[in-house]
Amino acid sequence: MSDPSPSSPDHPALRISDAEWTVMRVLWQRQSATANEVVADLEAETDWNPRTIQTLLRRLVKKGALTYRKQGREFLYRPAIDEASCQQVAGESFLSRVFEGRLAPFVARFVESENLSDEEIEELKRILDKGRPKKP
Amino acid sequence: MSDPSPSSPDHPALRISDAEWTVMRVLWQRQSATANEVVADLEAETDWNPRTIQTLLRRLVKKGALTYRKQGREFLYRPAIDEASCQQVAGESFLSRVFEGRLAPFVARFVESENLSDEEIEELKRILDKGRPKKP
DNA sequence: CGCGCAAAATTACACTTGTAATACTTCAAG
DNA sequence: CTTGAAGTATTACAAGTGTAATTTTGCGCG
Repeated sequence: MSDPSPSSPDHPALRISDAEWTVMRVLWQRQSATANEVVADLEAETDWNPRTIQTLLRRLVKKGALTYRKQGREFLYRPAIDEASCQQVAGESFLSRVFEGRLAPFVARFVESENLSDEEIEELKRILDKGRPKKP
Repeated sequence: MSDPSPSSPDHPALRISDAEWTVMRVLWQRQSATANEVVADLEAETDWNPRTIQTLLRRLVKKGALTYRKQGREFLYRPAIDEASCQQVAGESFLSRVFEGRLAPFVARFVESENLSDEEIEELKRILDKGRPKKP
């Protein structure tokens, strides 16, 4: 019992770039989408040429982050990897790059800079308590 | 009074790469260092060739992240940018890429994955309280 | 049933990054 | 002075990224 995920075929650390994250977020939100649907969603958020988005979709397929199947004349794309674990990996990587791997200094930096509303602080405290539901 | 830093000459969003962060962390820790000192510090942590580190130092100078002055036959490097603000910028960029800009879901992800010790949770709660010392 | 258009595949291209090797310069010792 | 070691500067080079343009293909319409 050492291998954590027995049947994971091929994501050897799967590096997702900035622009690719933007695309993946759409796919995770919609579960599945055609290229045109992705383009439509991103029109609000970016000023990318549809060609650019196509390129990103194909790169993500090649990396194994997306799968697709034909649907009529176009493709229906679908995430092949789990959002939560990608977030986890990206988070650890970020923290180790910038904060020597520790979460607390990162949060401290945000509290200091007053970028957190009272509401968010409350939310965070609730989150922390939920993680460890002992000691009344 | 709209321009935030009146006399900042030239860091238009200053992008620091992964490897470069590793070097910057040494410089921030030591305040100033020669190339050889950086190499020495990183010998433990990485297996980079000294040439690689030299390259990174020069790139960082070019980007405006470091300054240097001659000291005898070698250079003494020194950070030209503030660690806290770099962390802030990198943090916001990370959150917006991966968590739609919100801190709470990020922390939640870590709490869920049980990557936080009880001790760290306590630390975080203390940090949160310090940020907002009102309402008893 | 052939064709045009929409979608996909191929190709482009410059910049960044990781990772150095090679060439040049200069201080300092003999 | 001359020369060599230790630094610095220049050059290298492939992979990854942002950002598309061009070319090919295949479905649906007339």
